[in-house]
Amino acid sequence: MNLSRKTTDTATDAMVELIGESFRLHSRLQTTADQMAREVGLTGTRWQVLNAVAQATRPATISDIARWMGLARQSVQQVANSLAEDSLIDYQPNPKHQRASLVVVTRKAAKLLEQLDEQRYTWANTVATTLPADDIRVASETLRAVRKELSD
Amino acid sequence: MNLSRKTTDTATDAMVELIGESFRLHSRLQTTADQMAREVGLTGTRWQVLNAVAQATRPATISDIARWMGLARQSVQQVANSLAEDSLIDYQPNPKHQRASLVVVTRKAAKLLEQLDEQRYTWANTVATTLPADDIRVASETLRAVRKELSD
DNA sequence: TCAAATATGACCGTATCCTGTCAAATATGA
DNA sequence: TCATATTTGACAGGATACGGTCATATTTGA
Repeated sequence: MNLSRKTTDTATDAMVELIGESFRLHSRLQTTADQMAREVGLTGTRWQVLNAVAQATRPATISDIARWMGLARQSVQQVANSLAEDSLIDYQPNPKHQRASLVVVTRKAAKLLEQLDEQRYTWANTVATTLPADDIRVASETLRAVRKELSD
Repeated sequence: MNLSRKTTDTATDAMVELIGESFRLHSRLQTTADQMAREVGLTGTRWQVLNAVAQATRPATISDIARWMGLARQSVQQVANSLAEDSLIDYQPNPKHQRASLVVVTRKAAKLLEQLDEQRYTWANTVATTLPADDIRVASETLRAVRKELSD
């Protein structure tokens, strides 16, 4: 059942359509990520947070991670505290701030991320082969540009 | 561990990047939608469900709406029941199914949607002017294509 | 035709996410 | 320097969103 009959005559219409598509895709992605993460005893969100911590170019605080992920500070805080209880991340003293500790992934978490990273690439590769590489890049850049407009 | 993986297939790398960008954008969009919706006494999610019901080309069931939104059936069901309690949607008998009622928005909800639609269009127009219309369309189509890959 | 598979709504529990609030730590600027 | 503003972590409450399970309705296919 196709519930939509929208046409995108203008850039504005196209943007409204893009927003809707972004919401719909996100739901599917979250479900897919949850399924992958479950295989190693994680959830999609915990994987995302761990990944963000691991990918940080320098030791980051919870607030840094939250800003990068686009989530509220307290959302990440709660997940991070839970991850710390499971020894998946460690809090290290921050010479610049007494309360805002620096976060790093443990070796235990690093192993899980390695497995998940492999699965993620395999999955991404499968999807990528069905689409023009340039379109994927344009989409990525466009989403980034829209996000920047909201980051104030 | 395959260290060269990240440079073997650029389309795959772009796809991984797109996934990450999709997650980050979604968080921002949800927050923005929440703020808009709050002005008329709604939440972002309730707005989305109402909008989906209102935009349906023909009377739809909860399951139809859920599939269209990309959400789990039960997620939409819960929100819809809540909306019904607030007289924002009505359940109508479905001649084709005794349990799967058809959903329609009430006039009360239609008025709220009118206001929100205006704000959404204004917002989308502002963002759209900073980007090439073709890029927006490519992005939208690409997200849709990725979503289709996950809908099986 | 009719048994099996699928679809649906209700109910329950878990995991997110967000906002709001408070106290402590840090940054800012007059 | 010092009052003010901002940042941060802890805590609490509300709104989603999901999976599991059960009973009922519908569809499918042998």
